[in-house]
Amino acid sequence: MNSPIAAGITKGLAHRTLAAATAEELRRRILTGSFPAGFQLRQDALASEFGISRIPLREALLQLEAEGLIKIIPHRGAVVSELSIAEIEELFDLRTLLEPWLLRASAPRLTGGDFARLEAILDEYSHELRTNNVIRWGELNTQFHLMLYQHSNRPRTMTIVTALLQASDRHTRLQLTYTDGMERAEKEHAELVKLCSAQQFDAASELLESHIINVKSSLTQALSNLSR
Amino acid sequence: MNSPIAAGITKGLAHRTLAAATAEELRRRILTGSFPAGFQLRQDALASEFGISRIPLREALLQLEAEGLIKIIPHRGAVVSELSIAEIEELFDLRTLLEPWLLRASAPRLTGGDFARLEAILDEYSHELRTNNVIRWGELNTQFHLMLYQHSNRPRTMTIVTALLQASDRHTRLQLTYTDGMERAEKEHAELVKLCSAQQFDAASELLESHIINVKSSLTQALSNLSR
DNA sequence: AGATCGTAGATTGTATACAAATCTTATGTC
DNA sequence: GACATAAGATTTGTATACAATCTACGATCT
Repeated sequence: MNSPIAAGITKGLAHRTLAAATAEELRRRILTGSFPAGFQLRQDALASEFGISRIPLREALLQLEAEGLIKIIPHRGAVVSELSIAEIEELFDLRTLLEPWLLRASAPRLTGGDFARLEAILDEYSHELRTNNVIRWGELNTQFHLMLYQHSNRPRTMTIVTALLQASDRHTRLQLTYTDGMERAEKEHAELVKLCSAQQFDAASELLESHIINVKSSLTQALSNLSR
Repeated sequence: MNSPIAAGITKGLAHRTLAAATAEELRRRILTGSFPAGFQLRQDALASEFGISRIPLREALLQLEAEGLIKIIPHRGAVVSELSIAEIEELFDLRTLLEPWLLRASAPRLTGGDFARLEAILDEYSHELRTNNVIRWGELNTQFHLMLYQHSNRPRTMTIVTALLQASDRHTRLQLTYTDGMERAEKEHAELVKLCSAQQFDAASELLESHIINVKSSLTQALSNLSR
């Protein structure tokens, strides 16, 4: 079988090890919801689907566990993380603490090229908003936030926030389907870029803080509606 | 060879997989400085020392990389992380942001038994201060901080902070050897417990914040002295 | 001499094979 | 019928073996 993973490696462009390529593919499937929360990841099934052995697959699983996307229980396998409402709230609380701090450090160093790329993301975002492509929206949201922080010079925090964004993405998507959060986020994102380019960094990081809080509160509202 | 790892497993008490036990032992060696920063971790050498194959060893390495204790470069192996001064400062900045938040959530739920255990740690701490057992001091410091936060109900943040404490431990040790930071920390720790048991939670988390800032500043001072 | 290339040895990455643990299902007992 | 138990099947964990990559060092060329 000529799997996408093996093919990607064979072409030799992007990936350096099978384990890394496999982690990437598994991550994609989890983030897009192709592997939903609670899904059991069987080593043998996945390895043979990808045309690889279980060794690199296991290493990919370990990587995903470190990112918090799956949970591995010894001798019992890996499942896609299911987060309680409290855990989802924790994700957003952490983001509220960390992201404004990153923005404050990074925003003064954003270049003209950065702003162009940010605007491009916002444009595509608006377009996907009309086509209701929620999955693509999540990717763009993560990219947008990370791009804002790219010059923060805080690698460890960036790693943490990247994981937080990925973990919250699946759940944010849910919120957006049921509320007006998407339009609101669109406005806030645009305003955020404007403030940064106007060098109003304190105002920008305050807006960012309330932006994350807003997303959180409309998400928790949507969640409690669902459980009712 | 009858390695401690294999023996530990054979006794069957603590560990569920060889990979987990190996990670624990490697972590211990890094934290105690037995494997110093920059040390190359050769898979074959370590595996045969532990009497295991390279498979569980590799999985242990992945775990340590996720914790930030080592860095793995594909096809080139793993080395114990060397942190720049900026990266060390980042560790403390993150702790300054996260730990007071955890304390604020956890402190109101500390029980009498918790306070007894905290006091016990402080006592042993004072004892080790006299014997100059810096390694044990680091363990106690990490335990002390984590015990304060144990009821925060924020598992993800706890994971992050645990990693931060472990990563900063090695470097804190350095500071303590050259400054009066150890006595100062002792006083601040005692005061912290007192404030918590007196239910002065806001004051406690403010003290914690300045405590971490204090450790950071005397550490950066020690580091700049060394480089001169 | 310095640079480039190539080869041998060392080291990491992955496949295959086997061992240990868990889950399933059938059976028996009360 | 409910529960306990044990054998078989499934799944994960680890050892061994082989493949791919990197490193070091020396030969060759300009």
